[in-house]
Amino acid sequence: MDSVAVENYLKSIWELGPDDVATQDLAQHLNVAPASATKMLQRLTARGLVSHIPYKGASLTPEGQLKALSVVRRHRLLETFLAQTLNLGREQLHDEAERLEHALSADLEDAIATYLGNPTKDPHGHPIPGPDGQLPTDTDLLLSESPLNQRLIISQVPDRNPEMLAWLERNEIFPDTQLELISRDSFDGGLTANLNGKTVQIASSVANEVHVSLEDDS
Amino acid sequence: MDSVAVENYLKSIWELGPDDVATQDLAQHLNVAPASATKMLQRLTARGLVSHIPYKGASLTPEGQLKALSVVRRHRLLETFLAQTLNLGREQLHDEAERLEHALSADLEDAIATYLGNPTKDPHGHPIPGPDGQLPTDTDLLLSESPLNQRLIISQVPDRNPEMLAWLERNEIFPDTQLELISRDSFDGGLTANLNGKTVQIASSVANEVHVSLEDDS
DNA sequence: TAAAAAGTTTAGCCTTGGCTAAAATAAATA
DNA sequence: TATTTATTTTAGCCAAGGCTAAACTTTTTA
Repeated sequence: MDSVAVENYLKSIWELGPDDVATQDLAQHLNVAPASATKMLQRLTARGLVSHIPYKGASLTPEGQLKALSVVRRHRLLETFLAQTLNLGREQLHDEAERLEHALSADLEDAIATYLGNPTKDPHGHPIPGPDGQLPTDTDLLLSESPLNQRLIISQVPDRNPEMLAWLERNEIFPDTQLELISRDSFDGGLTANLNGKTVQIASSVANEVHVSLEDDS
Repeated sequence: MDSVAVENYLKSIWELGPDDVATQDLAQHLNVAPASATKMLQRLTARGLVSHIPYKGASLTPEGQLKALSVVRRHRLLETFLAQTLNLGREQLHDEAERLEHALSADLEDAIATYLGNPTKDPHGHPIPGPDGQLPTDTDLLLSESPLNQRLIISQVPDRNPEMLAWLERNEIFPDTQLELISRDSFDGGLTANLNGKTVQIASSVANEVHVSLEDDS
């Protein structure tokens, strides 16, 4: 069994990927000193989960990726399960899943997946990897790259950044919400959108983390 | 925050108590070498959670007891929650809760307790300590010490021993099951009982872990 | 009650996963 | 291109929790 620390490193590398991840970025993401990250990258490389080229960066091996996806699967199943049974705020949901994901056995993972009807998306719209790491192919595009004057449907919102989450909540932006882009600021990429009749300004940092689809897939 | 190991030591001392716990018993219960247990007992004593008298035994301080009961509360709430939502076997229930109990935040603990309506018993009939460690007083007695020829109601069954669990399951002995003792073997304490019309032999080891009540409290 | 057995603790070692400070390398700038 | 700056790694330290082997108590038994 992998330790909590190992699982967290693998997940972080996956989240920061798919390109090579810089030691500093990884360290920051995990809230540890860069030297600690280096040491762990070496250990993970020795175990065949990561390939780390000194001074260059690190990425997951196929085996490491599988393990990372397993953590992501557990996380997203837990978020979905907790959202469906208890009703917690979106931010709390994420934090709880973050803790519990490491303590979920394969059996319980199965039981939860079955209970939920083997969902392929979590409440934020993020795809849930299958038991063998399959990621449902998604045809989404980023809001920041979407065309103007066309009906868009939110398919995915970020779940990690508390301020962003609060902002989304305040503006009632969830998966399945409809919107239409009115204009794009050519300088910084900020957007103006029409959302349920209201006009909203969307910062480019947010637009880069929101996915939308053009066709109406529920 | 206490580590998983610390929480497990405290819980084990509580489970083996309330008398002084021997180093060996504790080590065996936790599946570690006796020397490891000694070392941890010293650390816990230094932290004021345990009082350990060398060569004599160890017990929880009030503070240690509070923490132990907090773990027990989380465990039993989780068992109840999982039993109610997913439906898992009784043994699996216990194992999963054993893992998850250490990753449950105070907030999620509250949310689950509220969702369940602040239960005072888990599915095995074990009392669930309150948020401040209050244990509901129970008026049960052990099946092994119960009178013959009287209507008894099972109030609590063990949850730890897999063989015992399987035996109980096979004989359909759950909390709230009714039974009546017919005879007691004066030599080894084995019992003969009437259970839903069927006559069952109950080993004394089992009878020592099953609680019953005389009056009909639901 | 003395010797043997059982139980407990100490001593010393190991791995994991952190840290800081210093050295090495890569990137940016003058 | 030479030098400053930023990033990364190495070296050496620490605490937690394990382990085994040896020493020390306590209990049992002859």
